[in-house]
Amino acid sequence: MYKVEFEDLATKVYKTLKNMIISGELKPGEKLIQEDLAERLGVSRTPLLSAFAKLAQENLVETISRRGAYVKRFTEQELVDIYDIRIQLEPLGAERAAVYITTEEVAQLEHLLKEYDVATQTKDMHTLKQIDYQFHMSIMRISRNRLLYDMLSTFNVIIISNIKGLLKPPEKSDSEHHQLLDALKGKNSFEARRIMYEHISDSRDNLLKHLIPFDSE
Amino acid sequence: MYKVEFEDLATKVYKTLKNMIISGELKPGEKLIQEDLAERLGVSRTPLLSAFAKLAQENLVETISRRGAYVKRFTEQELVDIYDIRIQLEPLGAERAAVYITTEEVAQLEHLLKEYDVATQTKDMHTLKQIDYQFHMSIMRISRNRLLYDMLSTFNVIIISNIKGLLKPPEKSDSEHHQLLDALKGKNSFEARRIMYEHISDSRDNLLKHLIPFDSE
DNA sequence: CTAATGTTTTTTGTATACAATATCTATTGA
DNA sequence: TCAATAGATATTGTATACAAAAAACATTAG
Repeated sequence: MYKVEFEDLATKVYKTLKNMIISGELKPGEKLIQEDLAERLGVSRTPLLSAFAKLAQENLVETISRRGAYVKRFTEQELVDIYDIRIQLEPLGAERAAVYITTEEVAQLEHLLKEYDVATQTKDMHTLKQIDYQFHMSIMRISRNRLLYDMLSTFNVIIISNIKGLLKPPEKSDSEHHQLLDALKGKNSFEARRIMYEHISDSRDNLLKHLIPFDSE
Repeated sequence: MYKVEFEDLATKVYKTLKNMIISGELKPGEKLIQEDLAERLGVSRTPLLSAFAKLAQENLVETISRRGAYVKRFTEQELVDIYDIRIQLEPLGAERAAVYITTEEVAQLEHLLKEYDVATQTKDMHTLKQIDYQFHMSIMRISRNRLLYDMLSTFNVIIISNIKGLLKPPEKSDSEHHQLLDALKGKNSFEARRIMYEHISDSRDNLLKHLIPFDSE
C-alpha cells in the first residue's frame, strides 16, 4: 500500500540543521539567530522554534532562555564520557547486527567501505568522517534497536562536530572496519562485538592522550 | 554569586508533562489535544508545541503530523530493547557513582531506601515505582555523566509508564538496593557494577517471561 | 441497513504581531 | 581615557489569527 508521507516544516528544519552540524557548516559554539535562519531556510520562526526544541533536547544545541541558541560545544571530559557510553553500546549494536544482517545490508556496508578505502588514499578527512558516521549508523540500524540507533546518532554527531581531525590513522580504521564487516558477514556476533569494542576503545584512549593538545588545531 | 534563573514556559510545560507521564496521570496511547492542554496549563499553544517537540525527541511522546500527539506506547519488544541498553549502561553508572559518591549523597540514597522499605511493607505499588525511579536516577546523577543521566531518565520513564505492576517482588528489589548502597558506600566500583548488572538482568528476564500475559493487567 | 457523500466542527501547522529583554552604540561625567 | 548611563536596535518568548486538513456528524442512495 502506497502511503503519502507528509513531513511538517519543523521536522524538515530539524533535519536540515542536524545535517548542517554533521557536515560542519554549523560549528560548536556558533549562535543560531532565529530570524536569520528562518529567512535563510524560507520559513517563519514557528517551525524553527520546534526544530530548536528538538535539537536542544537531543543535546546538539543549547538554548539559553532569552539569550539564544548555540550549537553545543562539548568539553573534553564530556567527549570522554560519550566514549564511555559508546564503548558500552556500539558492541551491543554490532553483536545484534551480526544476527540480523541481510545480504543487501552487507552490500551497502561494502559499498561504504569502498568509499572509505578511496578517502583513506586521498586523505580526505571530511569524507572519512562522513563515511565513518554512515558506516557506524548503518550497523546500528541493522541492529534493529531503534533507541540504540537514535542515541548513537546523537553521539556520533557530537563527536564529528566537536573533534577536529581523526582519533586514529584512517588506514587503521579502514582495516578495523573491514574486519568488522567480515565478522558481520560471517554472522559472528562474538567477534563483531569484540572488534567494535577494540575499535572504539582505541579511539577513546587516543582522545585521552590528546586531551591537552587536541584543542590546538 | 546569586543568579536569577529564568525558565521559559516551554521548559515548564515540558517538565510538567513529563511528570504527568511519570506519575501515570498521562497514560501510553493517550491523545494530547493541544487546545485542551494549553487551556488546562494556562498557556497558549506556542510553548506547548515546543514542549511536545522536546517530548517527541525524547521518545516519550509520538507526534503524527496533522493528526496529533500521543503519549508513546511501547511494544514489549521495544521494552526488552530498552532493557538491553539499560543492562549496558546502568552498571557503568553504578561503577562511576562508587567513585564519586559523597557522604551527603549516601545520606540521600539512605533516605530514599527508608521510604522504599516502608512502601515495600505497605505494598504501595505506585510509590515503589516512583522511589525506584528516584533511586536509580540519583545513582546516575552521582555518576557525573550528564548524558548517561539524561538517557536513563528517558528509559526509566518509559518503563514506569508502560509496564504496569512490578517486574520482581519489591522485597527482592529492596534487598538489592541495599546491597548496592553498601557497595557505593564502600566505594567498591566492581561490586556496585556487578550488583546493578544482576539487578537489571533479573528484571529483563522477568519481562521476557511475562511477554505474553503481562498485557493482561 | 449499510455505504457513500456532503457538511460542520475540531484540530493542527504556520505566519504574524506585540511585548519584554538583551545587546550594541552613543553620550556624558570623572 | 575609562566607566557609567542613556538610547537605539536586535532578538527572544508568547499570544493570536488564519488556512488547511482531519474527524465527526448528518444526509442520501442503493
